[in-house]
Amino acid sequence: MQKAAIEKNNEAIAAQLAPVGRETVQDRVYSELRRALIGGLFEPSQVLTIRGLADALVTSTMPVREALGRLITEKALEALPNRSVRVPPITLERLDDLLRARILIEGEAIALAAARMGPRQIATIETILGEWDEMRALKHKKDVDREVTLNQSFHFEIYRSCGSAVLIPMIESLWLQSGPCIRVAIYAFSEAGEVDTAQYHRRIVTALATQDAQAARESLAADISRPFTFLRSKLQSAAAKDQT
Amino acid sequence: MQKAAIEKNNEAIAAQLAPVGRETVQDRVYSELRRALIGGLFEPSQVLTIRGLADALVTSTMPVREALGRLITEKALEALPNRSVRVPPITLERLDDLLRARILIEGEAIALAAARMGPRQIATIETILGEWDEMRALKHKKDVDREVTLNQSFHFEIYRSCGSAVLIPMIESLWLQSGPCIRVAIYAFSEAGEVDTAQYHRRIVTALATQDAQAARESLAADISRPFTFLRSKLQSAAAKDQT
DNA sequence: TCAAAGCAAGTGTGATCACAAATCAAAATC
DNA sequence: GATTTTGATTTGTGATCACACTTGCTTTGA
Repeated sequence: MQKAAIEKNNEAIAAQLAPVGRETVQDRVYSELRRALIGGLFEPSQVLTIRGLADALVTSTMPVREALGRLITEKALEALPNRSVRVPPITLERLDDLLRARILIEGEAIALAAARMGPRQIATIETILGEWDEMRALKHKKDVDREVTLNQSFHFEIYRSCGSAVLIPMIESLWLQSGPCIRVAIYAFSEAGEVDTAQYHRRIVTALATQDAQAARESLAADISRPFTFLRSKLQSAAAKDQT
Repeated sequence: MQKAAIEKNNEAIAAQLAPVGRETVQDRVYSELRRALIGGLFEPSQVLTIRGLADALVTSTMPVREALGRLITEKALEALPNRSVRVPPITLERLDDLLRARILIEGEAIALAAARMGPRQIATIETILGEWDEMRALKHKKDVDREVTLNQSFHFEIYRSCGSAVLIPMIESLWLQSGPCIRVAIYAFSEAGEVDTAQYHRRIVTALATQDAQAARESLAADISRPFTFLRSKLQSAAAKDQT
């Protein structure tokens, strides 16, 4: 009986080979749309069509329509009574609503994470902080895409440590919903001068390193609030101008 | 120019007619599956097939597959690597995770609602309480379906008053996720004797009537926790029995 | 007798088509 | 000239088909 020998050989092969993975087209479309949404590539109130997206992504309508359906249930997109879908418009109420929910849930997540993050995890987010500084030092021109990506990595690296399989998808949904708004704010930030995001992030890191859950929660709330309050005042002044 | 006259006539007609609505088949399938899930009609770990559900619901596979996709993104269902979908199994960690999230989010919702509910809304939930008592008085046999429905109405009538378009879908998602677990607990409750749910609900109502947000939050937490802690101890003893 | 190979039924995924509703622009009507 | 009507195009929805993968059973070989 060569069974043991064959088994061993198979194991040796398995060690060499990487699992190939079988991502469906639908999954790729979904991920791509998510990325675009969180990155703020779509504008609020913009209407999306199935065939249009299918053409842009070079697939058929089938994977796109299912991906859109999923994004609608996450409230990342909005189904109009006409049955067309658009990215939800920004309103003052929605802004406040989103901010409150984010502080509540992401605050809870970071408080949980504070007790669970080891030196390994702390080191990881410090690396991300380093990359941020590097980016700022090297380039004068603003690389908004990279800023968005690094910011996302920083936050989710923390949230992943909270150990809750329930909270994380909710946070993703919240980012999906606030993505289109936030982009507007980041652009405005970059123009309005160097309000240092890194400073806020550093405060979060020191809170986490000392396992101070309350401080982590508060500094996170401050970090999240910035773009929201900024956008809020901007919207208010725009509304005031409309009235005149 | 009869324009104004015609307009007025149309308005008169519109006042008579109820909007007919154009619910798609997909929406109906989705609602039906939601109802089944929240009501706990599916068992944890049960595998669902597209064609099977399509036959049961008497439609084609198309609306079903899209509805399943949506439920998967809400974590109400789970996609296995085999690409089959099942209702998520119950584990101790998941139970604790769900309970914590529900107390956090539904607690926030009821705290907001406490400040916003008027006599009109209070009367509505008291009506639901009345129906509960009625049900209990008339029938000795347990009508679990009706219990589930009334419990749901009671809670969501409150949550609707919180005024947050962001929190409510999250709560719905949480109910979807805990539905299959809760059903097990309710059955066990009904057998284990008359632990009066109404008593917990009444405490919530008095807290809301006096606009006491903190008391509302706490009594809600107590109400939600019951089936969870019950199920938890049941699972633990089952696990202990397995080990022997 | 038992494990491996082979086969058949079942299942999810993606493409395409048919149809109804919505949208927009040109034409007709007052 | 403004409004309504009409018609063409676009769009979402549902059904059906083709294909690939999985699964479970039967058959084959040692």
